[in-house]
Amino acid sequence: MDTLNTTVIGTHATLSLNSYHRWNALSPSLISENDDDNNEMKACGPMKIEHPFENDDQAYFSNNSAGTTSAEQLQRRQPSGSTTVVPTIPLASCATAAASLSSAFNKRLVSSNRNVLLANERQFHRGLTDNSISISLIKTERNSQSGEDSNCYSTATQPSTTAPIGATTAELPGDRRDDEISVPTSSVTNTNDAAQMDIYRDLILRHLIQDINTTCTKLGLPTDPQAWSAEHSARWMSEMCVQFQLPPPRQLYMNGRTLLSMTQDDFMVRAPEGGGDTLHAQLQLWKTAYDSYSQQNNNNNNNNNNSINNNSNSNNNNNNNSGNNQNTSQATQNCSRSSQYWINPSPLALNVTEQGELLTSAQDYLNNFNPSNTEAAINMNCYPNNAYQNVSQEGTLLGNATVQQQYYASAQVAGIGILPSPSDSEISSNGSSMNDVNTIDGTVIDARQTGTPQFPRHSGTVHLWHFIRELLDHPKQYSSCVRWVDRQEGTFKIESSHHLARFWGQRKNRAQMNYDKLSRSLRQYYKKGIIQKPEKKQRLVYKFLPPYNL
DNA sequence: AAAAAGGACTCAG
DNA sequence: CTGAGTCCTTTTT
Repeated sequence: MDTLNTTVIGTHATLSLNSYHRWNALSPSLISENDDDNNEMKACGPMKIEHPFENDDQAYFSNNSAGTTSAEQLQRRQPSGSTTVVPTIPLASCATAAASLSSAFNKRLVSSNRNVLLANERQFHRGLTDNSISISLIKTERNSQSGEDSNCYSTATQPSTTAPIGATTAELPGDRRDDEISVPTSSVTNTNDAAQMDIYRDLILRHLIQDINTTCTKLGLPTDPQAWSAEHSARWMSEMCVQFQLPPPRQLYMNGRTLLSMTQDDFMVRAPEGGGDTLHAQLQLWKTAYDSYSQQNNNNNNNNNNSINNNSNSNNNNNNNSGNNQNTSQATQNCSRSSQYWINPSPLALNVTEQGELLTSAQDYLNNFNPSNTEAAINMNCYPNNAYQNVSQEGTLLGNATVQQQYYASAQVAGIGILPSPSDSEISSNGSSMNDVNTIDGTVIDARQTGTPQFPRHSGTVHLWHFIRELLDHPKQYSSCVRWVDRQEGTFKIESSHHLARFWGQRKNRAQMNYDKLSRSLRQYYKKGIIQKPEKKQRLVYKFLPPYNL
């Protein structure tokens, strides 16, 4: 229960998650089972816009027996002597350290919290960046003993060479669970190691944010700790104590504002039973999350018009958008921006927003975290204007065509459009250009008709596999182009090779792109272990290998 | 015919 | 150097 295990064993890295770990679980698109390759234009059913937290929370934290893995079980499954049993890590420290790690990378944490966060940063950062050691992160199990290793992050300083190559898979045939991710690393270079570390970091961060979001939703707390009443604080405190096996503090029954004004020492003094430091760190993390969110929200409000103006600068034919979509755009921006990051297995492949910012920090996760249900959304003042409700309604109440137009337009407004809009030169040189590109779901979305703003192309390096992942994770728009066959397995089918190639060509500004060339690039991924053909070879079906299928 | 596979080369970042 | 993009031939579906 509630374990997050990342164990690098020899040349295989195994990330064991306690339960169902579909971080960005998207409902399968309503698609035909028809394998006809010529069904390029078939319509897909109505899709619900999902956000990364939705559906995942319960699945992730449910007591799913099939997915529950205790440290003991994990140890049992591992070949003896192949790994070191590692101490457990309380989530409080995990969260803090992960946030700190991200801060170290991005320098984006507010300075007021650094003194709190840095306490564990060095250990964790060292663990993640030192390729010579194995990393084991185990979030404290609720029933495990607590205390001695409280509030510490630990890494198993076991040289990876002590484990026999391939030990895990060799000794555990058929025992690999769905929630394990084995990453063959025998051919991994240092560069790839770094990339994989980023992937693991992402996974950890996703887990952390999900946990915070779940707790917030469960307790019905305002996101702003400043707004907590004593009752709220007590509820939160109680939850933290349960979560981290802390003795309930008796002298901390006070409102959020007061709690926030207290130092770590104050906490420790008022919680002589122990755990004051953990509670303090958690509260600071909570506050940091809210502050960041508020700050971003303000920025969004301030920048919304600016971005529209900027967009119109890039293409003055399309500056008439957004009057009606502004609220929706903002809502979708929250959703989509979060989702945008969510689907990135590695920050290395992150898209660049129109501001050129990379969403790489815990702050960004937190900034974008969404309540997992509408009721919570109303409760949580992190969603002003009931933005989340708007998002929900888009997918469930509005007409499909409208939804798609709004979503497409708002995603573009948010600067996170998967596809770049055509440049003027392309429009002039290619009459059909984007006008029919956006018809794949049976809904014509003419940029000029809908006022979809034109955006500059993504400036960063875009990898094909990542691009495809983006399309896959936006089935609402692209399921007629490429769709998941088996989300868990990572298999996907290119429904329209022609359209996919065109999309890719647009993204890369390669007018001559075709499926032959695209598929050549896909095949290059075989030897890199990113994509392969599934065991049962089918035309136009490929498979993301772990962890790229996450 | 389209897709798949892969060699060889070029190119941009 | 890497990750495509391009062109090509051969094989498979």
